[in-house]
Amino acid sequence: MSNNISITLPDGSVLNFPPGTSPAQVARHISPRLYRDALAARVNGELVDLATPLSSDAEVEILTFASEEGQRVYRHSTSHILAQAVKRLYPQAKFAIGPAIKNGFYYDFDVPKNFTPQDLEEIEKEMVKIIKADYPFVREEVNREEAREFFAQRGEQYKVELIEDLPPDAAVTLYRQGDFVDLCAGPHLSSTGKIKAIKLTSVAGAYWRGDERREMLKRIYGTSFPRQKELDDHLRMLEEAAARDHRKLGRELDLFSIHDEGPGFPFFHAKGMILRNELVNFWREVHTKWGYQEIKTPTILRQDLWERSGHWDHYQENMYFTKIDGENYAIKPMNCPGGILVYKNKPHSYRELPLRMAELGLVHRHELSGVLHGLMRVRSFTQDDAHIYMLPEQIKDEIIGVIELTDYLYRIFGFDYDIELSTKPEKAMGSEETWEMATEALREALEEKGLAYRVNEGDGAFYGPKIDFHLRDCLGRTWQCGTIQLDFQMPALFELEYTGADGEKHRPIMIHRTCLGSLERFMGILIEHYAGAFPTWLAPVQVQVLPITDRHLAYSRQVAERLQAVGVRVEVDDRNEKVGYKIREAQMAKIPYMLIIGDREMEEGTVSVRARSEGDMGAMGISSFQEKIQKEIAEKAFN
RNA sequence: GCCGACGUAGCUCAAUUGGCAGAGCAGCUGAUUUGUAAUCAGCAGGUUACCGGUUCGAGUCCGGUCGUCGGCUCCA
Repeated sequence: MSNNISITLPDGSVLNFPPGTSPAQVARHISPRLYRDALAARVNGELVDLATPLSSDAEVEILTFASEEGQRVYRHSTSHILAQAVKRLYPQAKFAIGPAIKNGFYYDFDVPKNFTPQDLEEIEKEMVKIIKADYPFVREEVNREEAREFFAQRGEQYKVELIEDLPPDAAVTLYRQGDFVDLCAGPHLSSTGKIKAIKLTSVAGAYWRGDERREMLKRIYGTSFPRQKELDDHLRMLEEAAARDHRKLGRELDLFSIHDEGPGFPFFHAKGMILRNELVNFWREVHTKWGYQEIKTPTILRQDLWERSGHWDHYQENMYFTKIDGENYAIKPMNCPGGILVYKNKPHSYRELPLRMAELGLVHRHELSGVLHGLMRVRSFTQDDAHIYMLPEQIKDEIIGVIELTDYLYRIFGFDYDIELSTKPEKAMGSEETWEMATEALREALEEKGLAYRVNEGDGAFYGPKIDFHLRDCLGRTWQCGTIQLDFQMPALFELEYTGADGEKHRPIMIHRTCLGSLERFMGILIEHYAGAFPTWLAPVQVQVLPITDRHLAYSRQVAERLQAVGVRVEVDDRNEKVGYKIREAQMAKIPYMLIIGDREMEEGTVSVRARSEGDMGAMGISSFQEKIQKEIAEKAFN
């Protein structure tokens, strides 16, 4: 059959169909199950509706909810259903945009009222009606002017603006479901009935096009899944995340607090400081091993330093200023200018390079009041900063060193991570060749380590390209922590030099890097990652000794002293309470080990061990327990 | 900063149309001497975030300030 078209599937197999066949029919041919699960298709790399007729040979991939694109189409169609429901209930509403986002979708409306949770329930009910009605999504390609006219007549000024901003050659398409029409590039599901489980999750204000000078719109967030169970699992995951909220756990576990007297300036309590100090000790140990020196630079420095570094021009609105003896000073928002003064304090030889100077630097940044969030977004925090001064030929090896160090640090906490490489932005300083060289060095380092990475074109800093580490916690959420930035700007601005083998002065290249990012934020991430149940090496209290009656108190104290003598953080619960009560409290404080001491233990010189995670482990000799816990701490074991 | 919701004891939350500010947990005191997730009883705990207004009367209604929470392009 010579007039048939060849359809190449992702596995490389080729099927022949008559022209005009749709991806839906292809799916039906492959399997009834795929046909049922199919949401949209990718034809020659482009996402299309399942009903799109195929006129010539093509590579076709059927998309289901298993793929990210499939999920996006599914959620995007759900957002149209949301819009239709809102249109029915609030006919005066004007429509902005309604995209799919990670884990869901939103739609922005211009309505005079505020949506309440009750309104969301009503809207959800209306959405269910629309789903039950199973309206087909109908695609319609229209003339640009017609489309403009169509939306202008209905007073949909946002849609008109969107059409006007479309590139001149772009096709304008409408999607219709029942009596509802929306401007949309698609693709969409075949009909509203494909949506099975929906939930509107929240409502918030959002500016039209994210521009605070434009109209404030009402945004409704929601999500949808092909099965009720998947929706339930997702909602359960959100609940789990809420239960792990570091702000809640920080209060319950007495780790830190934030007061009205200092919004964005966290207070660390005794237990929080233990966690923090353990982190710092570990960090120091690792950095010493990796050949870093540690320095400390002042918090307040003269304003002219910041004028020279470019912060005055580029970062002023985020900085705090003060006056000393009539002179202008600034509170540091970054550590680099101070660190550079240390480098400049004496001449350097090429033999000293690479010079790795680390600093746990306390920086202050004026963040907008509305973005403050527990320890995650604060106004003062400690960066685990380092600046590496080096020769051009050392770039790659130094980058590899930082990558290895960061990997080592993250693995200890059980974090997996993704890497992004950001390249030259539009507004950048420095020559094309330097950028080329620097970006290549970063790329080569990643390739040599065999690491997968995503490229973010044009997302680098204005002074150099960078590698970012996004770590992934146990709930699958990602956090940008580590970053490696190549900087040619500061060495030039501050006229940094070293003497080369040729006896001439040369300019070093600088790396600016952090691994944990901010100690405060990293602690917040750890609290949520472990749900407050820290591995023993980090736990503020590692062992709680629980005497059953006060006749066991003396022996309990002996046990505690013995453990304390070898550096174990131990407390004795000497309160006059039943052992069940003491266990409950220790368990809720998420203490890794409880040692229960009664007559039997006293007689036999043992302790009864109850582990936070495993429960009753029976009696063991004091020495065996001591060995066990010391080993666990030394190995920084998970438990 | 902007939009919205919220702010009652250390914590979690009550308090009818505006009508005497309450409970549980935590705390303190006493009794109880307890074996693997809460022993009993008593006591104390408040300028209802702050400032102003309306009212015979304000936790509640109005205005302002401060703070908290959610959100503020992941672009039809």
